[in-house]
Amino acid sequence: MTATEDTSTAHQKAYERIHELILTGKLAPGERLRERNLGALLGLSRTPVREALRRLSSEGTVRFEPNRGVYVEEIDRGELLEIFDIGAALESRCARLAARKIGSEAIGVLEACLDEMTKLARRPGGEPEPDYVKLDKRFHSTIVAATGNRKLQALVEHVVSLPVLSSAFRQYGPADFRRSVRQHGEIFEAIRSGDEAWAEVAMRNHILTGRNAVVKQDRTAAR
Amino acid sequence: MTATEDTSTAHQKAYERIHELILTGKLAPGERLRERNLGALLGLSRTPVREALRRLSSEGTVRFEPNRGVYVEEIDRGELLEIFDIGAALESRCARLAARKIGSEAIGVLEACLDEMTKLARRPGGEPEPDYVKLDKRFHSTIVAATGNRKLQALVEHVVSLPVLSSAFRQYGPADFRRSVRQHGEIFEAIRSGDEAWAEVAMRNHILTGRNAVVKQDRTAAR
DNA sequence: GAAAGCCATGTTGTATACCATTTGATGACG
DNA sequence: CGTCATCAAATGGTATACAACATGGCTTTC
Repeated sequence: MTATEDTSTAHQKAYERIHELILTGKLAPGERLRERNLGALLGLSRTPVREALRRLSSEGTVRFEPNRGVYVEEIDRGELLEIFDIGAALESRCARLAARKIGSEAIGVLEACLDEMTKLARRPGGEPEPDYVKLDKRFHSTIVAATGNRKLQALVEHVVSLPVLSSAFRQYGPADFRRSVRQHGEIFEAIRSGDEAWAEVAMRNHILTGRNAVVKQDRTAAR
Repeated sequence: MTATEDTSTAHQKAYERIHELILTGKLAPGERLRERNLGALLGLSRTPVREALRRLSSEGTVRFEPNRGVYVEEIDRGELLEIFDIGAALESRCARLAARKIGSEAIGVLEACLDEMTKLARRPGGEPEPDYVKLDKRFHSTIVAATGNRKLQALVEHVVSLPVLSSAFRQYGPADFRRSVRQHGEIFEAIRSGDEAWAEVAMRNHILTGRNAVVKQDRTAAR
């Protein structure tokens, strides 16, 4: 994950928890976040909570209204699709660079992710979603980190961050998860074999598949 | 600029000042930033300083080492060029969207920027750099804001942020500034006339010109 | 009875105080 | 003479305290 990621500090914990609450929809778009409440909820003071909120704000997940509180940003469909396009552009670029520069340790991590994903997708019981989101994030983060470009890394973390992922995954069925695993496998193969062009298009293909899930969801909702 | 931008608050002031100190090289890459020092320097307490640093950290300008302080991120040449490529991808996309969606107020702002830039570039005395950086930033921010996509906006602010710009501008000569102004003029025309394709390539052209300045700088330094 | 102003309450913004960790210096011991 | 342990000073991390601002309800006045 990111270099700034260390679970030992309070603001880090705050960041992760709040992020997760927003991601899972427990904190709904538009909802006001009270610093004291969050602090009490997490067993922390306002200070680390505020720092976490500032970071989330900088990532566009949350919005500070001066003297009037912090609100969860609401994302409209158009923006969401736009974000997927940007993500496709950035991550495919990352995949290309990763194919060139990745080291053996990172390859190991990717392989481990793949294994777990495969197990999850094979498991008959319905909803692997929460765990799958985590694995997916680790897989992609590893690739991005392998580029060795901190700025690029920071960027992708920001795009991919929030409800974006869950929006896509939310109505994945078992078949969709299996397809997702297969695509991750392709990306892995491409990167491991150092085939830059393949890695790039495999990643783009993967992300635009996710985008399509959102589009379909849109149509379904419109009925 | 961003919606979070209001000069009245302390952390905002801290953010702008520190950002500027880094941009102008008064705080050098790799240098350690002591929160108490900065607070004293700006006449503020550590709290808003820390919030500003968190934001800068999230933007990749600065790096928190747990319990060991905050350091100005150093950027190597390769990363810098990579950043320009990303910037070209994102901003050209912005320009395309802006050509589709921009309103008359934003057009007015762009026009005003252009006027001032023209004046600056025409002025005989050598170094318009600091002012030009500000105008440049306003011009680009306005375009990005015109897309109406907050996430995209947050992203671009992050890429373009700091030394990136000044690295390019630092050794601009008068002719380079005039060319830059002309390119801004082209972008403006393209957006105002709603020509999406033109806006996109005009922007890409503009940014890759900046990238080239860095490349040349690199060669010069290598001699 | 309605509108406008004022006060009580809660919440954000900032400052300060306290605790934990790092770090460099000093000195004891091998 | 060098190395390691210990301790003190400095600094980051967190909690708390205080000030500024916003908001909703109540009273007062027309």
